[in-house]
Amino acid sequence: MSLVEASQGQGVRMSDIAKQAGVSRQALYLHFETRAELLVAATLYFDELKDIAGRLAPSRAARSGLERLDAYIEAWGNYIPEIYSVAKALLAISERDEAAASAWRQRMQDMREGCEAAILALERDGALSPDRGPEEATDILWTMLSVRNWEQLTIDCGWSQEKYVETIKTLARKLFVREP
Amino acid sequence: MSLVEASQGQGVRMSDIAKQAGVSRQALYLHFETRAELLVAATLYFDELKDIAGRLAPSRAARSGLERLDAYIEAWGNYIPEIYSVAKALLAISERDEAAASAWRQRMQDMREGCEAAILALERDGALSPDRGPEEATDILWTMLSVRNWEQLTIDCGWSQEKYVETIKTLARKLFVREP
DNA sequence: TCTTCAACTTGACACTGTGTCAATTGACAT
DNA sequence: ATGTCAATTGACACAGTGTCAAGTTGAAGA
Repeated sequence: MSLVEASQGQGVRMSDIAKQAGVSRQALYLHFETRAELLVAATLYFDELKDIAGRLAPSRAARSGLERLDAYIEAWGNYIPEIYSVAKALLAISERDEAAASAWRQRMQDMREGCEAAILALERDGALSPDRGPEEATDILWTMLSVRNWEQLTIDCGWSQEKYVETIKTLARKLFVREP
Repeated sequence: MSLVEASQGQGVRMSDIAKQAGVSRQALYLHFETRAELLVAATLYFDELKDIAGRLAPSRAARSGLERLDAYIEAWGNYIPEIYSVAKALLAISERDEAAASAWRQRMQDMREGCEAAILALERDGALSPDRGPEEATDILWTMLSVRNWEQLTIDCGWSQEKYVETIKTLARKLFVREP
């Protein structure tokens, strides 16, 4: 059975997913122990499907720290809307399910490494703002790029995806890049 | 019956709250139609108990825009941990309950007005950074001050409450206050 | 063609948590 | 005493997750 689940929406019950996949609800349990595990598998599957690794390549290939920062924000920022519905379901279930919570934490930790790499690249260039150390800067960049912030800015504030990405880039540059 | 609920923790079931309050589970339904309504009432009660209005007074009384920005961040930033557990429960239930979601939205809208007032005060002083208009600046400040961001920085990143408040103040100054 | 095996199906059920209902108790005011 | 109001107990409906047993289907191999 292929992992077909354009879950969409909020009422993602097991029976919804089953219907979506053209399969009985019980059949899902033949493949996934719990709902949480299914959701986790779905995000991993999405990563592969949407080629997150490939998208982050330009960031890793960047020559300057500034370029790397921009490329990372662009890649991750544009990735968020694609995983949003699954991410949201996973986030919601994380409130109660420790397995889901830890899967999400792991994912966010991976993302954080990208933030850290960008900040360290800036530092190597001598371009990191002297206001704060690399760890603190990483914490802030990581927080700025959270799915929740994307949600608030695009959905609650009505920003377009382009505006979101461009603004975060500008903010990050202002906060982390040393003044000329 | 007084609204005694130091809810704490995540598994906030009706029976937990009832036990906490020394009352039968069913009795809660004599006072609140639904769990969502109870949670909403709890946040309103907390606002009163913790005197949110009084805490925001220094911000409103500030003479300069900069002072107002700082005072607002300090007041709200230090308020978050006090409402956090109830806020989190309300946020969690908002995923499914529209009434709770709209109560939370309303609350955040109120908070946003404080952000807006601070930004407009800066603008009146001619101290608002020319990088962006007041509305966009408000969106950003509002997002920076979200409960989710507080959660991520203090809980996930391990920042102390003081570090959180001071850092947000610094970031806000850097982003919104015109360079000298 | 017949057998076997795995994936899937149906239908039933246990469990948890929310919300409802009816009948009862106990205190307090008139 | 009586009415009233808050709270209590116990039962139940409902939704959603997860489990289980028994039966169906279809493809691959002998």
